[in-house]
Amino acid sequence: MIVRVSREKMAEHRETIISSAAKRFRERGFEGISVADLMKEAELTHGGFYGHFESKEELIALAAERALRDSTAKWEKILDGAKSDPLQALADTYLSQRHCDNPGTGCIFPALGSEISRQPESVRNVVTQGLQRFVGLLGRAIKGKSPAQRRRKAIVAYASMIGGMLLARSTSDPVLCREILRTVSESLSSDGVSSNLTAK
Amino acid sequence: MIVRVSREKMAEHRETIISSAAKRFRERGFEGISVADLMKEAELTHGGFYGHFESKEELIALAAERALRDSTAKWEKILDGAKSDPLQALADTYLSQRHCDNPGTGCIFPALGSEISRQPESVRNVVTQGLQRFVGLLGRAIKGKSPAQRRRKAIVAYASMIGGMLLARSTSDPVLCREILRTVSESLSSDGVSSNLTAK
DNA sequence: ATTATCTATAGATCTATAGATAATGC
DNA sequence: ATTATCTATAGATCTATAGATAATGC
Repeated sequence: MIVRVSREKMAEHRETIISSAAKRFRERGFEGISVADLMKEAELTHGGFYGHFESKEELIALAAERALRDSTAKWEKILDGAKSDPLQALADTYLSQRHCDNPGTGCIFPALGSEISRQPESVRNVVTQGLQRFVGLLGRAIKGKSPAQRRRKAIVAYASMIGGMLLARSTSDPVLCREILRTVSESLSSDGVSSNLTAK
Repeated sequence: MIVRVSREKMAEHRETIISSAAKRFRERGFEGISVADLMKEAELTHGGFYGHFESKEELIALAAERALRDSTAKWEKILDGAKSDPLQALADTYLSQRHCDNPGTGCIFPALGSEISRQPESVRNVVTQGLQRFVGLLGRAIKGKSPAQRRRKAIVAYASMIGGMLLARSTSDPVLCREILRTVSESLSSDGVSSNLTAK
């Protein structure tokens, strides 16, 4: 049965497709879920996809943007809600077992970074903007003499969190996985790396 | 024309296929090159593949192992050949524009990490072993009070290098790309983060 | 009348296998 | 006789499009 819906409902469908893609892509990779299966999740049929988007590539860019915006919102809440050490609060969440086990709702870089580097510029432009927002946010929450130094600290902290999560998810050894998450998290404590690490 | 070759030659073919896969997978992803195209590169035909390997998955594990072993050899040379600061010597090479532009011969984690986390355990076991070797190597080359602390420093340093390369390759902005590579590299200087960063 | 969705399919691509062929290695 | 490689193809899957349908919105 063919059912044409209102414009409002169509806009909802579009949002559903993008949200679903943002989650599934992070879980399975850009090539890990087909247009047909994404449409099935939205309870629509395959062919209808091309009324919403020009191509799968366009959806990839939109889904990446969605994932980045959702993460930005989460970060803002965490950084603003932190009592003493916003970076440590973020690191605790970012490097949690929960985040490790749930790539579909997590940071795009450990989930899709390797594939993003091979995407066309349309996708990498969106990602670049999101990355700049993250660095800006984090830089404002970090201690440091100058804005330039806070920015440098933010870049290094973010890189270590992403690399830590990537390694934790790559290993098949749960002990090593936990060791990596904990070690990187503790290295970001404002007490300084050595004091915090030697304390444990 | 069908040409059966000697056992020695067959072993060479096998090596060629694995080496080619180790490079192409890092360049294009595990799904970015087909069995047929890999065999074409080795100047063999598609069907012959299954005389060498049971499946593409088996080749993925072997190619990952190859990539990890090649990187281990490179790291050993760099760490052993360094005059004063082995970690900085490694970071200079790892976070170079050259490495950024050539994923096919570089570290497997920024090139394939997101996909590795979705691979079956056969692949992730191989990767885990390679990762443990890297951490061991790096820990021996790093300054620190105890072996445990050297290991922690090694994990954090490696995570930041991987995350830095992943971000550098994800951005479409060459200025941001260079900023990330330089900033993470300088953070690994043994002078300490702040002194080195404020000096520039 | 317009258009959001559906049905059906074209065309490309991919992994894996079956059976044939011809050179190796006993 | 054994076997490394080749030819040919089965079977699955994927993106994208063409044309039909029926509800919206003027």
